[in-house]
Amino acid sequence: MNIGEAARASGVSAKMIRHYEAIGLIEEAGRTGAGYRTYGSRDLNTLSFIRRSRDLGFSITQIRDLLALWQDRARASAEVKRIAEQHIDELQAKMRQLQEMVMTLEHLSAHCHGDARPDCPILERLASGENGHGRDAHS
Amino acid sequence: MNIGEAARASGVSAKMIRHYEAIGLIEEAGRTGAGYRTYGSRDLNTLSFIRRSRDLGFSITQIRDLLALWQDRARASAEVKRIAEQHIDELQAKMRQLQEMVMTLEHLSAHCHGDARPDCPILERLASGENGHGRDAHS
DNA sequence: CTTGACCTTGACATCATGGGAAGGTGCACG
DNA sequence: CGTGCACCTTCCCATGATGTCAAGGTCAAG
Repeated sequence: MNIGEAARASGVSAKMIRHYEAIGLIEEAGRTGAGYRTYGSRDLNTLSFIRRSRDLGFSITQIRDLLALWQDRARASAEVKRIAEQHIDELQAKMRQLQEMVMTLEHLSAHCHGDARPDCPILERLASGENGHGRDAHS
Repeated sequence: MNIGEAARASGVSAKMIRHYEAIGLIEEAGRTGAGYRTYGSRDLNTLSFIRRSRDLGFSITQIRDLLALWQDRARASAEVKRIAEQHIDELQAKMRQLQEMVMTLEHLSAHCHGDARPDCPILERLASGENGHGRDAHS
């Protein structure tokens, strides 16, 4: 099948399929006489694997490792688990950062009357750097 | 003062100060005869405002709006509050996405024995697309 | 005058993705 | 056979926020 169909079937855009090929994440696709890329069911499986990995927030680098492990029948699951757990830690760290921001903002927002008057604790906090809830927003 | 000192005082790197000037987020700085940018206390306040906004995760576009409101003495605090609340919503949406990913990954990871054996539910899930905890990772 | 710290601009990298232009291909319909 | 449309190709540029590096100018102290 052509790249467009492969894109529809896998959920990875044609643009990204070409990109993944260019950066060596996937093998070079076969070509028709006219130069069109062709994909088979194995390629589709790989593309779907990549898309699911992306949906779980894995980076290209991590996906590269996961793909290698996937294709290595003798892999140790410990390595896969290690990658996943490291990724979980990264995601949770991000969540904590966002949570800090949200808490600060919610506090500020709650104290802003939000009407036509110009005085506003949100701007005051941004201007002065004083804390709105007793902690700095970034560690 | 020169850009390096302004960077140290405001917590915004010299690189970013130039960048913010280039994209029109801040006014063009004054220059010495030799072409060095010069900054005063007003500029420092602006830079610090920007850095605090970035620390709270506001985008450049949002900061542009916040700066305009900050410099408008007749602003209505409602507008500031609106921007802040919209930003809170965005942050929370991101957190929810991350949380979905984490839950899926934790479930998969818990069922992966993580030893030298090759069978691994994490890879199986990535390969097959079957759900590991009853919900899809992406809406 | 030299040295080192600082400044200047500019180009390129990251990360994952999208947009668009310019031109070739494949197929179906008339 | 011809025309048109959908599809493919490559290449360049953009995003957002930041960093790195390079080549060169400037300033102040020794």
